[in-house]
Amino acid sequence: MARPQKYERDKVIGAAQTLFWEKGYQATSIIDLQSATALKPGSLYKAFGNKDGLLKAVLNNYTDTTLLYIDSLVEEQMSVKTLLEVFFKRQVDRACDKNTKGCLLVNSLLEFHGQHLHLETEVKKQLQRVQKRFETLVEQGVMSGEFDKEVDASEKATAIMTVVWGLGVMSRMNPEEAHLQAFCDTYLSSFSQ
Amino acid sequence: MARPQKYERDKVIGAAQTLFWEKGYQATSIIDLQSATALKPGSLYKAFGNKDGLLKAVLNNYTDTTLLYIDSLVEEQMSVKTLLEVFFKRQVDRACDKNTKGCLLVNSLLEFHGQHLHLETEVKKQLQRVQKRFETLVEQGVMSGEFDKEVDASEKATAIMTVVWGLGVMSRMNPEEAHLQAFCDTYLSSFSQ
DNA sequence: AAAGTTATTGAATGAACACTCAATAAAATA
DNA sequence: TATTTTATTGAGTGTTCATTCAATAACTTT
Repeated sequence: MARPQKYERDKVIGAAQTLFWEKGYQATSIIDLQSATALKPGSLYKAFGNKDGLLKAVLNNYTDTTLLYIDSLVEEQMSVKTLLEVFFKRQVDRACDKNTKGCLLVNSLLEFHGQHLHLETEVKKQLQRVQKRFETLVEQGVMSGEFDKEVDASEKATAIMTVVWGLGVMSRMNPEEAHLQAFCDTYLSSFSQ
Repeated sequence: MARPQKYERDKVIGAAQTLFWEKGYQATSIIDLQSATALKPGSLYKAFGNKDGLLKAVLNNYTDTTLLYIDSLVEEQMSVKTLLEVFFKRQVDRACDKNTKGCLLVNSLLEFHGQHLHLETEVKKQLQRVQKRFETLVEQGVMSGEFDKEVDASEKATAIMTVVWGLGVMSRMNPEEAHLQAFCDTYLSSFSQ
């Protein structure tokens, strides 16, 4: 009954994610997005409302990807502690990759500190989704007997996120892989006390 | 022989620091700076060259303050481990302060990721100054016998910065003070192995 | 093929921005 | 007091930006 959409929404979000991740939100102009997505401003605004709306779609997609990765580890039936080792290992690898762009959520959180309150709230929401996922994992570890009953899942989830975000910032500093790995090992070695 | 300067450079830098810290670099306009410093654009540009130059002066001043704080702890003749406990405690307090602005260096590092290469380099330089200071402290701890001879000062300095930056990001998430403190305690409890 | 509906286009808009510079003011020196 | 030197002023410049919208295109249904 009408003219059909020519673009695929997921591809547009993917292209925008690459740009926001590489350059940051403020430094990415609509013209940049227009080139990367092959959509004229009018179509972009029809699809996402405005630049903020596009970022929100990107942030949601980014978090989904992270959670899906964690789900894929859970499906391999490893212990929670092993899962954390694997997850940290990946963060270390990423942090030491010469072309790393860090974590999009952490980058965004700090870019919007103070200003852009609406976007800051959105980023926090996505970060909480990840933190909650870890909290659930630790709870399951306690229930299964892998961890002591005294282990506070909320506390541990906060600690895990602090480590991950520390790695996320460190990724911008050309760190030595062995140093970061040693740090993660040290932290995990005293995890369940 | 000429008209004297009316403003004090340090006060201008201090006012600019407050703004950059609260709003970030890109979201702070010259007009904002004009209001905060009571200097017209012409004077600002004569004094600092451009907006970048002003930020560099601010970053340098900020790092100086941090290093002076560490020096003040050193002068109290405490052990290196106690010094780290005190330093981490302050970071935790700051991270949980409702009005926290995080760490200006971390905020800036992530704001300039990818873009603004010249400024990113400048921020890294300042962060390295802090990291080097911790490396020296750990070296002294090894030499004085406080830590094992096998302790790698560079590795430990990287780890310390990762913790501090993790706290810096966490500060934007309204974290529970007890959780962050527990995290620091856990990390420090296994510091010298 | 005509009518109806929605998608795409891209030039235009107005606001905000970093930065400049000619004019002016305030001091020191002679 | 006249001259010299440097600081301050703030309107002006050219650019870039997010966003809009009237015109047009593409498809379905009748």
